[in-house]
Amino acid sequence: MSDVPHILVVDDSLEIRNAVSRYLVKNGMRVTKAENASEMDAELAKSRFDLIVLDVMMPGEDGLSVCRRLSSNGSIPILMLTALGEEMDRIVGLEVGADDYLAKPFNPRELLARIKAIVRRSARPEVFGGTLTGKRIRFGHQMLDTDTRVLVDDEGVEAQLSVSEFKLLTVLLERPRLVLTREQLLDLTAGRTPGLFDRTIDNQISRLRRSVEKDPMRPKLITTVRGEGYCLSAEVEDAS
Amino acid sequence: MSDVPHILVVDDSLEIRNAVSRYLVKNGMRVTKAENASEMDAELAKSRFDLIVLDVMMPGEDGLSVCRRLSSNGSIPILMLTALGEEMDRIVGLEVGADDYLAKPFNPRELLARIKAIVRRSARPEVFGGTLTGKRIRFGHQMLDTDTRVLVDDEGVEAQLSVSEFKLLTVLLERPRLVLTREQLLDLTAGRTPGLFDRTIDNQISRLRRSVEKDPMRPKLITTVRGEGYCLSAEVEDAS
DNA sequence: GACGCCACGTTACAAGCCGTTACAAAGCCG
DNA sequence: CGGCTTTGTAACGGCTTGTAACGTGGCGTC
Repeated sequence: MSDVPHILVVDDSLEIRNAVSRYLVKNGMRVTKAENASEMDAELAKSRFDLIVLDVMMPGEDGLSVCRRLSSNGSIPILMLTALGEEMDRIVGLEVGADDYLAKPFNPRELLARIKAIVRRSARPEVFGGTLTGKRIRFGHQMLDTDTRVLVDDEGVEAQLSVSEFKLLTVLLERPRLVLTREQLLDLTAGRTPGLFDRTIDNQISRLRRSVEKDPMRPKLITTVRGEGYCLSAEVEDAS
Repeated sequence: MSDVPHILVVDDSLEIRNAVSRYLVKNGMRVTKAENASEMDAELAKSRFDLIVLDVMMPGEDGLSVCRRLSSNGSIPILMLTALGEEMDRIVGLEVGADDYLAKPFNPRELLARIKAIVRRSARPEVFGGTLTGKRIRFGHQMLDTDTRVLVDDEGVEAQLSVSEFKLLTVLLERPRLVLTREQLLDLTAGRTPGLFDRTIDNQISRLRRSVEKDPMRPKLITTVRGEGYCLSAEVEDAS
């Protein structure tokens, strides 16, 4: 997620696509347009979006179906748009996984306000847009070069991180002060779900601490939250 | 956030409070009611909520003001409720920091759907240390570093707190001079409700006092209020 | 003032969580 | 194919934490 929200507008009506797009762009957002569900899928594959404005009535796969499909796996917020102002439609829309629902005709300012409310809410407290690639990151008393995977502390001592140590560290750096469960960490670092007695993350944390912590016996940066997970407790800043 | 969402309903009309409350409870949520802004504040101090349903028109501090106040610092989602269905009111509500807006009279099912949508969306990993994250807090004759969970007294003696000691202490530090029952403390620290003869909190207080009190036999900071609960009696200030 | 009840403090203990070490499998590079 | 590093799994031991049990002191009653 970058600094300006990136919105994907999906509607079969050219007129509405353009009107919505123009208004959002004018108010400082980045907008991409799609005419139907398959175009939308193509766009989703190409870039990252902060929110989808989705028309319910469309030729081909309709909005409800799209919504069900996306909200089941993904986590992209959806604002549904429709000509039908009926209460039942609104409710079904929300129950199907949309984050908000607006009936046409709508006031563009209300659309903007609702988009902002959702984006504000789902804005992750990440410092960086999910990618630290090519940056140099300061945290605690050291700096990480994300290109070379080299860690340099304030005294100039360097340490080379292994691939998995580096991956784990970046995942933590992207979410400072957030408690992450082992399951989340394993998912984020390796894309897999833990077995029943999986101690993989414990071990990786232990290895990472050897490189990152001044005193690995008394970890200050990567703290354990018993019964929940681990947490990077330090300021993180871009020092590129 | 525990397994069932905890909703705070703020409305000056008894009728609406009860109706909303009944419907939400029936649908598997936990509900607490407040009649006005100050009652709301009292409830907010006492337990943890996943969402606030907030009436705009209230005697005393009105909904918009409350909303501005809460959304500036906190991160509790707010759903605004109002008799005025005017577009401008909706927009102002959203722009003031509400997450959603619903006009009375409303369909309870839609209210539920919107609440679920917001709660679903804002379910995110826990920020460690609550509102005290990353700060250093002075109280009594000592200072707590919320990053490292280390307690330093005026003579420079350090003590490492365990996770549960730390959580209990931060909960108390966020509410100085307020008497909290064991039930509230257990809810705030562990997100669970006490069993019939649950002495967990007594024990944790006892352990915490060993680290915090100069003379653990005669506690001055964490005082016992017989028959009610515990209370942190000291000035608390941010010393970051 | 003595007694008993009850709330609370403390200790003891057991279960479970977590850190670490050791080892084996898998990858990497020549 | 062989040595090296990296990474997952297993095992041991220490520490944290909830539960139970016992002791103690306050408060009301007589």
